[in-house]
Parts: sequence; structure tokens; C-alpha cells
Amino acid sequence: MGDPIQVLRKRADFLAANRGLRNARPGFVLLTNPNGGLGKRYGVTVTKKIGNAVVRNRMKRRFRELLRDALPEEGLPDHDHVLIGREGGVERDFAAMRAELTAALTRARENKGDPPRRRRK
RNA sequence: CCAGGGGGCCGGGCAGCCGCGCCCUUCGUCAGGCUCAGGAUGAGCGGGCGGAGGUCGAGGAAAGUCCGGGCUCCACGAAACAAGGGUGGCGGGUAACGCCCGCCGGGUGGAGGGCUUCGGCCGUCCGCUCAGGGAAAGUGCCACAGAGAGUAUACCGCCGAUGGCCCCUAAAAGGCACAGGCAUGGGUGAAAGGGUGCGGUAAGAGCGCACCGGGGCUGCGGCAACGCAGCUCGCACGGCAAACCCCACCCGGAGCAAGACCGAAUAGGGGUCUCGCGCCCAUUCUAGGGCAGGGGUGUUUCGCCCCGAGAGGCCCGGGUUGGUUGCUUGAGCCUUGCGGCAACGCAAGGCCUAGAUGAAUGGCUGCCCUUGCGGGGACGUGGUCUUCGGAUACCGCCCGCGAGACAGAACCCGGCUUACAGGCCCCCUGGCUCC
RNA sequence: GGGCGUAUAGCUCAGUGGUAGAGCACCGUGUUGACAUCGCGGGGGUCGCAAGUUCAAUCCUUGCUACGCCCA
Repeated sequence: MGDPIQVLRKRADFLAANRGLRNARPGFVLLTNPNGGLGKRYGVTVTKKIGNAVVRNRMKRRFRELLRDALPEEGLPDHDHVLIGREGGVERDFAAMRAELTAALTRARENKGDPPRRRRK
């Protein structure tokens, strides 16, 4: 087996990932950012605007399930992968989101995607 | 059976595959930490990572953060007072409460009863409800309307007995409404200074009387709130304290991001040791000026810029990212018995039931349950219709699709409040039907 | 997780137990050849929502909702 997949837990890591490539899909936004040889890592974040604690936690669980299935095969080596929850990420069909994650990861592998968002002052 | 009200309980079930968190057992591996014994080492304990197996793993509100505590830190000699805040019938329960239970009193609804001048009044039972101390301690407010709004008042009105005037020979009777009397009626208002009735009177009025309401005193009952009875007072005392206030009682402040411990890199602080620190002016020291010296630019002189006193080692304390701890056995839960109207208490036995920290319960699927929509066929000791062959928009049955709420522990308890699909149980009231 | 605050016209804010206001904005009108300025007039409000106290609530009390701030 390869290196275990680490989980991002520090605020600084999330801020760093925000400088990476963005790929938006109906249920989520995927950020990918090289982390300099630390292996595949992932993080999940959902803002308070999306809903109450039940909705946010459920969305994060589904995202982790998606990443657990996708990252070993399709993840980018030595990159941080961050999923940001969007509205509809709870109701959306799981298989559909799984396909969308594959598409987003493919685009990220080809180094395509929206430019990083500028930090607002 | 239906409707309304009150109270209590549950809040999808079973299974499969893949996953998550704590803990336990075990195996492997990696540093090699601590203790003991001690000749190359041994024994025990502990740590990180990975694998396997096993137990357990969100709520009735985990929510809002509105009250009350435990716990922790800070402050403080004790207590009292003051300030500020809170609570507010009485008694009980409790660790405590603004919570709970019981009782009292008020309001309100229903049932049936008594009296009645038919307007109402009285008492009984059953519910629902109340932030329910004090308004004769004081201050303040009561807009508009209205004559008058808190020491009451007199617009319309009533009367005009008595006095006056008119009529008249005079008196009586009558008239006028001048003096004056009245607070019943109209009207205004949220509220008009006890209510109803009778008497009384010129008209009236607690002016007198009866009943009701109210104040005071006494007695009895009750732990008390308060109730009952008697005597007495014609009634003096409108409302607002979720206005200031008074009275009684309670409260030190902050909160697990409390608090404790460990502590990387970098920067900075203090101490100490070693080495070093050109000359002159000036000087307590520092800072300053000049000359010499070194470096850079430049072919060189000159010129310009920089350096020109610190460097290294060790120790100490503070401290950020981060980590560990606090962290789950507690006013705990279940059962039974006893005491109590109840809240609750006591005793015995049994049980251990989440501990995450970018935050553990998820993903996919099958069956069942509840329910909605659509369809099917005529399967049914079910209904309905029937020409008795059958038909069928109902119910059951089968199939398909959909829905199953509010909502996620974050130090822990006791309450309150708020959100909530659906279901179950008990009690009360009313209606219909049957025995 | 914990501790606080605010909500009134389209915007920024006053306000107090009885009738809700100011400035800017908007509309009409006058002045001007026209516009700006200026003058006059006007419209616009469930006072965040819901209960309660009171004769009467934007105000007092309680409970919700939304928004914002602080504690690493």
C-alpha cells in the first residue's frame, strides 16, 4: 500500500489550498494545490451559509466518502485536495457527484480550471 | 365512533457489503524512555506506527443561552450596611432555582340547585387560567372628549316645599322660574366617588330601612395564605407599582477559549564564562568629531559608499504555532418495596451507558412498517347494484412511483422556553349510535 | 463553545406610555431660453414578529426571528 492519505486540519493549510486550481461543479468546488512532497492530502469545508449543523455535517460526511473512493485511483500525487460545499450538495445524487468529482479531478490533472481567487482585503 | 381540552410516552424496525471514532485484547515493527537487579545483559512498565478481533457510539429537544447549581481561576480578614440586579399569595419538595407539587384568593366556562320585583342575586360541583406583596408611607401619571378626572362637578335637566313676583277684594288653588334647592335622569369617557329595591321628599340624596358589597374590632378554625361567625361604621378608601418607590427575601466576578502541564523553529529579554576591543579630542556612561585601518567601485592618485566592536559557549525566565490534561462515575440509570394527596424521599438489589476537537454515526442496497398519488384484474364467506349471468367508481389484495419530521453531544447536571411528520396510552367535556 | 449589542420612511438616524419625526432621496409646481441652485406643496410606515401589563404600547415585560461585534 502507498502512503496513507492525510487529512488537512490546520487553518493555514486551507488558506494555502485557496491559492490552487479551482474546479466548480453543481454540488461542490474542488481546489487542488501542490504541497511539495507531502503525499495526497484532502480537506473538506462547508460554510455556515449552506445550512444548520445537521446539513453541514452530513455534507462533509458525503464528501469524505467521495474522496475515500476517488483519491487512491484518481487523486493527484503530492497535492492537497479541498472540497468546498455548495448549495444542493446534500440533496444531489451520490453517483452523479462521484462522476462529477472524476471530471473535476481530470481537469485538474490537465492543469485546467479557474484561476485562483484573489484574496479579498 | 366523532369533535374539543388536559397529561404522559415513542419518535421508524431488521439485514448485507464498504467505511469512521474511543476503549480493550492480540500480533508485527520502530525509537530506544523509566524502574529494579546487575560483568557483554535480564526482568517489569510505558510510547509511536501498522494489521487482526471484540464491546460501545448523539437528542427529546443535543437548540435558544432565559434561570439555578457543581467544577476551575481571580478578588476578598469576618460580618453588616450601601450601590446595582433579581424574585414576589401561603405551605411543602429540592443541592438550588424565576422550577415542581398541594392549598388559598381572583378571573372565566359548563352542569345542575335555591331565591327573585324577571333586571338579576346567592351558594354547590367539575374544568381552564392568573408576573397574585404594598395604592390610608410618599411622589407622579390618567391624553382626547366632557360641566366635572381625584381637595369632585353642575352643561342639559328635576324641583321650586320656603321666600319673591303675577293672577285675585282676600284666601285657597293656579302660574312664573327670580332667590334658591338637588345629585336621581340624559350626555362625555377606559373610568363619574358603592349596587338593587322600598320608604321618604317640593325634588332628591345612605337621608332612613332590607339584602348584597366594603372598612374596623372581637372570637373561633387553620402551621399559614385565608375562611367562618358576631358586633360595629352609612361608606371615609377610583385605576396604574411589567411608573418612581416601600416592604420581605436572594445574589462577589468571570467562565472549560476556565484552569494546569510540556514546549519546536525564529526573533527578542536577563545572567554568567571565554576570546576580542588602534590613537587623539571630549566624556560619569552612552552618544559625537578627527586621524589611522579593512572592504567595495575605480588602471592609479583623488573622490564616493560601507565596516570600524563584538563573537562564541552555557544557564534562567516569559512566550506564539502546536501537543497533553481538565474529560466523563454522576445531586447517575433501572427494578422492587415502604412513607407521602402529590412534587418527592428512604431502603434493598442490579447496571456502567459517547468522549469527538476542520470535530467520530456515513455511502450503497434489500425486506418490512406508516402514509400519499397512479395503475391493475375481478382474486375476496367484505360492501353496493343486480335481469342472479354478472357489474363495480368503495374496502381489502397486487404492481409502480414518492414521502417519513424538528434536528447533531463539545466540561457536567436540574429546570424553563422554542421547533417538530407521524403514532400509542390515560383522564375530562360535548354530540351520535347500540346494549 | 462562551459573552454581548442592534432592528423606526428607499438610505442615515431622532424620538417618547396618548397625534411618529428630521436630513438626503422621490413626485408635482414656481423661478430660467434650458439645467443646477433656490422657493412652495405632496406622497411614502404592520415602528422586525408574536403574546402579555395598561383605558391606551414604537416605548414597559416576556418569547421568537434576522443582522452584527468580542473571546484563540
